[in-house]
Amino acid sequence: MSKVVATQAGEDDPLLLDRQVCFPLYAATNLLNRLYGPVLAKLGLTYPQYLVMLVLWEHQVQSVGELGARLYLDSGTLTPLLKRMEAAGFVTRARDPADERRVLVTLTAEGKVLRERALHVPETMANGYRPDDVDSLRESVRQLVSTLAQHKTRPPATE
Amino acid sequence: MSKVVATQAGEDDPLLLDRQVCFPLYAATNLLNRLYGPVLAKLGLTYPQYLVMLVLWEHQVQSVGELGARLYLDSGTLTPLLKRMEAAGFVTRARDPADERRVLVTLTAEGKVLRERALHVPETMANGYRPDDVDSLRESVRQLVSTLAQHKTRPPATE
DNA sequence: AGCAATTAGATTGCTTGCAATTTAATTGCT
DNA sequence: AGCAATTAAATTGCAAGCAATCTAATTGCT
Repeated sequence: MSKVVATQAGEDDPLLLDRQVCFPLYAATNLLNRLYGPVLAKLGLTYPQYLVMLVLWEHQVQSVGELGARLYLDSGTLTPLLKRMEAAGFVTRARDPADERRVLVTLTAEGKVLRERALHVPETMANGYRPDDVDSLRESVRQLVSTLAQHKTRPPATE
Repeated sequence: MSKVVATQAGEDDPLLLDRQVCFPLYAATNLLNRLYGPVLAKLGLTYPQYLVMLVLWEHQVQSVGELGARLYLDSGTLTPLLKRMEAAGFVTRARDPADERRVLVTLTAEGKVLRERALHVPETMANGYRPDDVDSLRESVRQLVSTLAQHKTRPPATE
């Protein structure tokens, strides 16, 4: 009764960690979070908060739903996150008078000014890499996402 | 005093969301988590717990530190996660008699048996894609990680 | 042997992230 | 108009993830 299981030890075993496509993605994302963390902390932001700022710097007023569609996050994630950003003074939250179901998130003056101090972030982050590698990264990610997007059972999100 | 900020609106703006390398990675990882969630929930696992099981199915006894080195996670993440897996009956945790600082995580019989039921997971997940796309994904991720790994200021982890 | 430095995990406190549910506003249909 | 269905956020409950700190065991050095 010693070898009850232990099947599939060969390298065709689908359950080998090194055969997983998703694990490197998972690990890389955790790594990126750790790398961004200290840089963004100086601005008073976390990584997802930084993403929200990127969206708002493009369009200063956005509903929670629009932010979520852009970032693939739902209100369960965004609501508390936005409350923290409001407490930090970067945005305001207010019901849309034209449709009271919606909540409009608006950049504050402080939030707009923060953009100046954030301008160096992409370069700072890229500085760990050679310029060619950044292009290579960009291309790999583009391919990756383009392939992932073809999944037969898409998630809710925008679609 | 109306246009205090609003510089860099062009497409050379480094702060455009669509120019970010890391955002698609972040979004893709969240997506993968949502896709794996329901499949793994039937086994009583979450995605990071599944990763721990993959490692343990390869080596049935591992210290917390070894697991962390393999998965790039620290004890702050692993300790509570492993306690939940212990409560679920998949592993046991015990101090290493040879070095009482270490905690050895060991597969239980139930944890070994679970492997059978997990064998279909990789295929199930890949089923949303055409076989060629999976190869393409694998190659993109390989490139991605290989480039990321060249960052000048590596994180702690194994190294 | 004795003690400082190191190492391995655990703990604390905080922020995501998501499923499921709830609440309130709006639409649509009759 | 009246009411069911839909929609947008908020809320609840739980599991990660990580920095910082703490504790206990081991190493290393004299």
